[in-house]
Amino acid sequence: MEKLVLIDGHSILNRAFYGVPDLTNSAGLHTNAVYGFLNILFKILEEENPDYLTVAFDVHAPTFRHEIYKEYKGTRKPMPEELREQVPVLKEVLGAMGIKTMEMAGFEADDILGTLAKRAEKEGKAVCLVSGDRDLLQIATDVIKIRIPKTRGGKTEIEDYYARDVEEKYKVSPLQFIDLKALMGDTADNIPGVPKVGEKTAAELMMQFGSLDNIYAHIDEVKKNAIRESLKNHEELAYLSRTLATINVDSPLEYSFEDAKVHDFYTQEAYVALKKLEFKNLLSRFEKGVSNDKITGQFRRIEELGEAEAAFEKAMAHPEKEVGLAVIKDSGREDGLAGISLAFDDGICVFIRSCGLLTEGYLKGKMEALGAKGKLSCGEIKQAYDYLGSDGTERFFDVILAAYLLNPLKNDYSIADVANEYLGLMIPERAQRFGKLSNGKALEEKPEEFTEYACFLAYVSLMAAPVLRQKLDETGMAVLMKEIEMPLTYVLYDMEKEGILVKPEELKAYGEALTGRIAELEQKIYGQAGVEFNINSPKQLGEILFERLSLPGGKKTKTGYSTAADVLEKLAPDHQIVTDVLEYRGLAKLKSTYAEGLYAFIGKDSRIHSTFNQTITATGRISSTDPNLQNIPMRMELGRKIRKVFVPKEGCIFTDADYSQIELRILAHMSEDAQLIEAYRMHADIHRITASQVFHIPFEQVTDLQRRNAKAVNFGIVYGISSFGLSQDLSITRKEASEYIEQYFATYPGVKNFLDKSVAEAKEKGYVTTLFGRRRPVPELSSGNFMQRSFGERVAMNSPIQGTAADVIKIAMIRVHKRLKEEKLKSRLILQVHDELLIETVKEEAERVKNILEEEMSRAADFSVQLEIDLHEGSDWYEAK
DNA sequence: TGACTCACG
DNA sequence: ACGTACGTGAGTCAG
Repeated sequence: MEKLVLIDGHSILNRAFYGVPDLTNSAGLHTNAVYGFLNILFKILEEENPDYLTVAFDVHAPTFRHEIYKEYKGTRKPMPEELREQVPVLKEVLGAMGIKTMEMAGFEADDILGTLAKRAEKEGKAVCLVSGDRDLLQIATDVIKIRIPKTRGGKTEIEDYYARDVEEKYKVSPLQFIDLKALMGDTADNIPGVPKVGEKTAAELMMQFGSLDNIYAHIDEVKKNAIRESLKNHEELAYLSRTLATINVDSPLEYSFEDAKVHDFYTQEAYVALKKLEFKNLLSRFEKGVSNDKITGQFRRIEELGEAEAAFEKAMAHPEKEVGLAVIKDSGREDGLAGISLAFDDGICVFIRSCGLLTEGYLKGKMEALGAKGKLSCGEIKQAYDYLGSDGTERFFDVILAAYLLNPLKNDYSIADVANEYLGLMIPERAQRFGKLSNGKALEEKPEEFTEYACFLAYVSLMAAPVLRQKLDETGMAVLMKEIEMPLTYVLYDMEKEGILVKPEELKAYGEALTGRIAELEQKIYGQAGVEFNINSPKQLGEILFERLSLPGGKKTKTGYSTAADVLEKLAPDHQIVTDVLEYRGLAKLKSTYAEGLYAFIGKDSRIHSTFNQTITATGRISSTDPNLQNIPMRMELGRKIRKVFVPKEGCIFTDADYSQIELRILAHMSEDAQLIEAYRMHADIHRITASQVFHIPFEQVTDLQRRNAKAVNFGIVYGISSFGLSQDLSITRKEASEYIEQYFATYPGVKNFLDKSVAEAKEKGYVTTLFGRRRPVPELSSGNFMQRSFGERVAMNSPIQGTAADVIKIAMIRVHKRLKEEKLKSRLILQVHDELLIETVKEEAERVKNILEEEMSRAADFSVQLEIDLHEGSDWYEAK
């Protein structure tokens, strides 16, 4: 028997929307409902294996049944914006999968579904109808099965109803189900029903009378007075409800089962659509259907000297022609290199394997020659500099970096993504092909496939470069790319290679010094709690504090009690155990994250080589990982002491330079606020000046409290001020915070104007920009959700400032790096901490280094206020800061 | 793997 | 009425 699967589009989408937690892709599009829908769809397809498939939608234009209802009581609740925007997305995906969809003006999805189900039944087909609405139960028969998915605790369970199941559960036949609904109503489906008649009464009435008509034919036999009167008074409403509840199974639809025939859904188009939505785990279903029709290249593996020579010669023959490059590393090998891929503009791509005569040394030599004069395009080019030798960034292009600039909100960037987004090519992700295999193992086990993969990397790097350049041009980021981001790749590479020297023994001793006190506190806490427990577990700690010891403070998080520092600090004065927990926490953090954590990263050269990431942050800052050297303790004295183990090498000192309030100065420049600019021209304590101007008191009479408040307001402004945030920070009421903000804006009207303009611009264009053209999309601003929208507003206020500061220090880094090199100094830039640069300075070069830092940092940008630098020297990082 | 906490600018 | 400050990364717990 052939089988038709029918799906109630809106109702399943709706279920999915409320059942799946909020999801958005990196472009800010909400995707949770589409995701949930597809999961249900795939589950159904697997279980049913249908011959025909159709998804029905309501048309947005009012339908017949809506019209009737409107007369009764207003219109339906509008769909939330986050759901509405997903409807066309779903239709697009279904279209891409070649799935038949139907919608007809004047008919609800129910009517389409009912009609098609009955037609199929007549033709001798089995029907499976999927809906979130119990409404559809009325058309269940022996061959029409209604399936109702329910999401319980993340799992999707499906209830199945043939006619007999409806009878069993509701004690009425499917047709009687209509009358049942007419009596009891259905708020979800906007069926009013008869007042006072609920589920129970309706069922009793149907048991006794069998139909609505029969109830009214024998109305006096209804026993309960109240119910009888209500039925009498609302006869019209009862029949209206029946009309509303009745599904039209004989709609004049043009429909041919042939169009709905099931074929292969796993099309290239669908793959691209799902990729765009970033449904990574759904994509695996499509991988086997991957085809690379559009790829025009020829991919080959080279393992012989002669061929390799020819390939490199070809690359060098016309240095002005761009070459795609991929360096394939292999940590499993002693030389660390699996091979190198090159892609040429004639479409020929080669993977030159590191083997035999083609040693790592040989390849490196060839690559250095290529790097010295070739025009290269590559993904994550920083990782290739070990092989390219000198700094050729003015000739190089990094496609991953370009993709980041074009959309800095993504969590990760891959060549496969670039191929998809900018070339329309489908390339399986590396993990899809080789799982967790190392490059070396993958090459051994699947040489052909690995060759193809390796060539792809170079091929895509080459082909995508012009497309990305064009996009950068269009978005005004070409200069940013060329003048800042590309040159920075080499600066960061050098910084990573240099690393920073630490004293392993002292770091170890630091950690050990903490151990005693930690154990002491541990015992003390157990003693006060009266029981041993894991203090590191917020769950256990919360239960001990708020239940066992019944401290005030109650619930906060979704998993239990909040034990965050700001909560505990309020309790600390009255409860010794809380004080001890806070101290314990602080010490435990220092020991595990810093003492032990950093120790594990010390290399054979006694130096720590962190990685500086250039494609992580939404604002343009760089980030540091493995380990993170941008969050070494500073604010608390005990933690700050860790900085003593970071030292310059023999014959060197540290020179540390940081921008003084760079973000506030950028705010002054960007807002052109005369008063704020004037404040900076006074070269005095800016927070004190702010306090004096905002609170209208002479500079000398500003109290410490007033200064502290002004400082908090200054921070708040940069973060995208909100009265709530400020009140939290200062432990004052929202009202007081609002007053501060109001006074601030009255003092600096230009700032207010600037922030408003930023938000307005973001709303209009969908993104904000820095002074150097860097963009940050702000998709949250179009959200219907108040919280999200407010967040978008703060982002729109903060990003131009934070992003411009990031641009400025990047420029400074490039220039400092360049001067050290040009002036043949041996001192090296080794760290950047957002507004701070650290240089390992050869003692004899100390004065020159100070000058270079001072000059290049303060001249990195020409603003209407001075960029001031604080300079320090020292024999360790603690001293130099 | 996600939630929580906490270190930095 | 909604429930937050902006931007990161790492360690730990618990499911």
